[in-house]
Amino acid sequence: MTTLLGDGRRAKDPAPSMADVARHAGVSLGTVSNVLNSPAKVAPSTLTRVRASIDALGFVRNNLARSLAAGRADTLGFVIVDIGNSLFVDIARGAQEVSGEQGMKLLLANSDVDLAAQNSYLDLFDEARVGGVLLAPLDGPLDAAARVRSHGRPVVLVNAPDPQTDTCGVVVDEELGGYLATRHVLDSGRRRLAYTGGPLTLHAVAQRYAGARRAVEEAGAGATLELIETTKLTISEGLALGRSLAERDETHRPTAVISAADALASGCVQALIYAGIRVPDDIAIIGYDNNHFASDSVVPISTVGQPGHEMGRIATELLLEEIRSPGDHVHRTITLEPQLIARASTRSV
Amino acid sequence: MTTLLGDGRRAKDPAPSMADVARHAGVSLGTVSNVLNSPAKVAPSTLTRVRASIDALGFVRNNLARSLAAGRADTLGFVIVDIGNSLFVDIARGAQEVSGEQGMKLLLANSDVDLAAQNSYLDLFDEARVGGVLLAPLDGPLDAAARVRSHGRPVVLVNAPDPQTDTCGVVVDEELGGYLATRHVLDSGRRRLAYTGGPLTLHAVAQRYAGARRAVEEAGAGATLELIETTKLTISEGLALGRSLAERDETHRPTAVISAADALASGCVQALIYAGIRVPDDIAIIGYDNNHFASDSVVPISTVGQPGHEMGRIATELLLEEIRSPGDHVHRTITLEPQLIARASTRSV
DNA sequence: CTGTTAGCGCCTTCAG
DNA sequence: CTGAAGGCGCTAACAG
Repeated sequence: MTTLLGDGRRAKDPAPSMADVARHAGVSLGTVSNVLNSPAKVAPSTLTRVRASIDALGFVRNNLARSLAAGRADTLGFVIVDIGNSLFVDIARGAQEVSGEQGMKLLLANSDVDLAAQNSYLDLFDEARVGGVLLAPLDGPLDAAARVRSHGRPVVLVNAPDPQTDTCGVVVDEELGGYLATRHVLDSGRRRLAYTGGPLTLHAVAQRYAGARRAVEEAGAGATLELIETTKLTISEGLALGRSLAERDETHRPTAVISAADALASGCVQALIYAGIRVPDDIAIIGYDNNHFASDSVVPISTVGQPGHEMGRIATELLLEEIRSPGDHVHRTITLEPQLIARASTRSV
Repeated sequence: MTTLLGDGRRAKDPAPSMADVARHAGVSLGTVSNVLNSPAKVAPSTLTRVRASIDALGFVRNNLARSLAAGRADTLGFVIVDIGNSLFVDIARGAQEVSGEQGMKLLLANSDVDLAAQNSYLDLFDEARVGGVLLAPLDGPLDAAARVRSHGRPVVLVNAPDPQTDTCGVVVDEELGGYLATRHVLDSGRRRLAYTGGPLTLHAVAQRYAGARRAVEEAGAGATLELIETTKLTISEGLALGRSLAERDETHRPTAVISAADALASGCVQALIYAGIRVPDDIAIIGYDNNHFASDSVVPISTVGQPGHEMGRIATELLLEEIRSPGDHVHRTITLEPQLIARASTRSV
């Protein structure tokens, strides 16, 4: 902001400081600090007077100096592996809620499934002296997170592949999710099942598959489970899958497909319908993730949803707890249960 | 991090400061500052010695103190209206790139289409003394942004409904996009067109419609344009639209649909195919946004794409320019052109 | 090349 | 309830 000075020259206004406010209001610096931080300690009359000067000058508290002097921060950082994925957006929303309720601000950083970026943002938050950081990591080494923690800055892992013992975390039971999906399809009367997803090196994909196997084994008698591994979990892969399924002889075609992701399921449904195969009559399909893909399909797709919102809330609560009482805090990993969401694509036959 | 002290008590390590590093390395504080900020000014031998102490102590520079003392920030803030929308994710990526190239860090905040949140994050960045802020605003008042600017902090608007004169901005020509889409469909041989999208109070929806009208008027002779307003731009609305189109008598059914969004178009395509209507043979469809919805459909959907990545890059460049030379900076709004992406859904008949 | 020093803007005792 | 003073960790001259 530039101001016209008396003599006509223009000058860049330096941001007004608390000292300026104090001068303007005719009080001392300490008093201004008090109206900002402990208004209760200040006489009502001075309070209003100081506040008037504050917005007369357009004063904005300098958070850098504030945190530096106070030795604490009111900011949390959240490094997100994939901001394009609705699960993480839900988690971020939950985290944002709790942060707000507890008087903290939440800053986001998108690592974009890139390890270097993830580490760089972890360091950024470390240097920015945030109160703590939430990390939805990619499948990879967690040493940068360990470094941040070693600097005395709490880190909570959200949706990390393997639970750690030296830090808090929130995960959902992937194996259970696979089990629930498969069990649901079995209950609907199908027996010739296929599990699809990939690569199997992805923790979640493997876990969900394990759950599917457990359900099929439990069902015994005549229930079979074929594995169709894909290279990715995208709609395109789903389309390809659907086409190849459509080409199969009907007797060799599964009567139900358990997909490791909604995107995959959605593509599959589209290709199947395009080829004239009826869903769920000829093939039932269930997805995973409870994305819009599933709900917004021509044939609404059954799915398994993670409680993203709750994950974000709990993770943030854990983080705040650790920040506030680092002494008697005991690390723990909370495991949440995924939820089955039954829709038309798995209707009983 | 807790350490076992000599006498057995545990103490919370205070983060080591530059003074600690200086002591450890046997140099002065200023020298440590130099190895951090201008290594060229330091003798190689001291350089390595100081660096050794730095990671011996696990020192992390305190950015709060750094920015406070330096009077400048190396951080930019980006308030995003909808982090679930891939256009904004693309913009964020572009912004992140330029920031990184220019030695700045980019922090994200998701306003989630909520004005209060948007303002709150704007204030947060203001208080955090970021160097400048990028704002992808929602359709609404921009006074909080003006406040930030009045504090001397540059703000660049990205994809804002109406261009401002007192601040920089990057927008794409929505009218042109609507024109290009419609012109393309006209060129493919269709004459009975329908434009769909809504609500029309949304700036982009209205602009694209204006472009569509222009193209149809230009085409003259026999080309007609029907308006089908929807309440939202979702897949669900698209499904409903597709169903209602399918129910129409064939002679009253448009032969081409120009949709204001890919999500809408995707739903429409799905419902149409489900009802046995062929795309593009019976009805051609073109979307808008170049989302995955369009590319990953059974029938790949033609669309109009915004250069999100470039928008983010340019916006950040404008912001950095204003930050670095506030004196001779002149505000301007850059208008980018959307691009037609032709796919199967509008193949010529 | 290295050491010294004065702030950056604010918070937080501690007297008055 | 108000005012004064010291310091948070670092940068940026300026001496040496």
